[in-house]
Amino acid sequence: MELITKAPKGTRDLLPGESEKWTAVENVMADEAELNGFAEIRTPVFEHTELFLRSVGETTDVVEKQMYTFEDKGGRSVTLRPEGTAGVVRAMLEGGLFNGGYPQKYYYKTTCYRYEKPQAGRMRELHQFGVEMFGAAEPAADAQVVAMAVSIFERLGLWGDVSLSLNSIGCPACRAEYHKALRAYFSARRDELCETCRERLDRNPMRILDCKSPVCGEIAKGAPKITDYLCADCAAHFEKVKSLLTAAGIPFAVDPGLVRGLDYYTRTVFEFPSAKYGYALGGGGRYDGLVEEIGGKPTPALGFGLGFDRIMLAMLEKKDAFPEEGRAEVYLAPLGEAAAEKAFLLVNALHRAGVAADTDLCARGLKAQMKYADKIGAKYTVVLGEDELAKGKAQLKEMKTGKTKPISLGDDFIDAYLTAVTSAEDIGF
RNA sequence: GUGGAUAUAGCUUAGUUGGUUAAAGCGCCAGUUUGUGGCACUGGAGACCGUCGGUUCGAAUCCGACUUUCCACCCCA
Repeated sequence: MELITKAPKGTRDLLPGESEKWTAVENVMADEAELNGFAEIRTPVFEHTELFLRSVGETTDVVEKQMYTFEDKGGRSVTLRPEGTAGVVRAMLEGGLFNGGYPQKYYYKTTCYRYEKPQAGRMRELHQFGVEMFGAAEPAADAQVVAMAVSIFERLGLWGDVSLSLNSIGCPACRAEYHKALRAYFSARRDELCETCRERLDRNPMRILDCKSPVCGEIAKGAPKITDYLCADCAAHFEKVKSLLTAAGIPFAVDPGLVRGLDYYTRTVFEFPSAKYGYALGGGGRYDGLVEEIGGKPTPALGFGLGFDRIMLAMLEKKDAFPEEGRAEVYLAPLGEAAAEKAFLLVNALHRAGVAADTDLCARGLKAQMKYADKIGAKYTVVLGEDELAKGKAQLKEMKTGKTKPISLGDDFIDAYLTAVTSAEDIGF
């Protein structure tokens, strides 16, 4: 088989067999979000480029080299969203949703686009589940958002494969002080640092803290810690977040080196790293300055994003994570044209009654039909041949046990069927 | 963006120093049972060996480019 083209690099199809599993996981996330009072929001896949420049930050890697930016036919510069938060903030402001009272809570499942070099768990089209909360400045909001993410991991059976890392990167005021101290410390030993870290020194000195080079790591051990530079308000906020999480029985590790790649974060930041996979399955934090940056009134806000592709990689490894479900409850196996027509009508009636039913569409023999019924996981089968049509009666067979029970094919078929399957023991199954 | 691997039926793979019709298991279709699935047996369909080009009498096999996937960085979800 020769195709004219393939799925573009870093993208993939979700085929039947896998798509149901994605939906199942999405439903857990959406359910947990709704449990916490979050409502679904959907925003465009592309936005004005300016939005991401202002929100994500012009010096970040995401903006500098990973955005799918192009000019549309009207000469506007637009960009496929590289992350979910900016569009939601824009929509919240544009729609005047803040007039609905605070806090505003939204969740979404979307695709994001980044021009990356693909690897396992790293796609150019990446699927993300995210939540955003606006108008809540209290530490309890941080704790609730973190707890919600933890709860999702628990419900998916992944808590244990991932853990919670927590940090506070302070407000712009205390972070400026910290950067100054950090630069002073690393500049003194600049020549010992690796090449990338020397660049980091200018761009974002906090990144040196989690450099994997042994030399830099050793130097970083003695570096000043952000938590020592937090202003009184930020420090108190962080303490309260930690104590709430502890009270809720959620284990976490404070990681002073935890830095996020997007510029808009303030105060609480967190990630869900996985030692097993070597990357984080999700992360988020507070971004109290972003709403104002985009043109709204100063509004405290926070959220997180979960990497769907990565979560699914982990889920697909787990046995029994997705129970097998049949694609049909009952299969009608007609023999011959007259029977096929009858089967079509009965299946149609079953569908109208809300029963997942299927029948032959390939003019196959009985044996092949029974195999098919087995393959699609049908719980019951009914063979429709000349005898059955003539008598107006057939045998309803329970596949698991092989037992059968007579069933009428007349106008009362639906009633007879429903009675038979809802009281299986009464009819002798 | 840097460095390194990879590519053979739908899937997982074999293919020895280049040599006729590229092999197996699973899956798919059919038969063994004129009308009852799972098991077993038999048969069948299915691959221009990632693409293009080069070396050669001859290339799945050697060389080059491109593409894909994967790994380590960078970065991130």
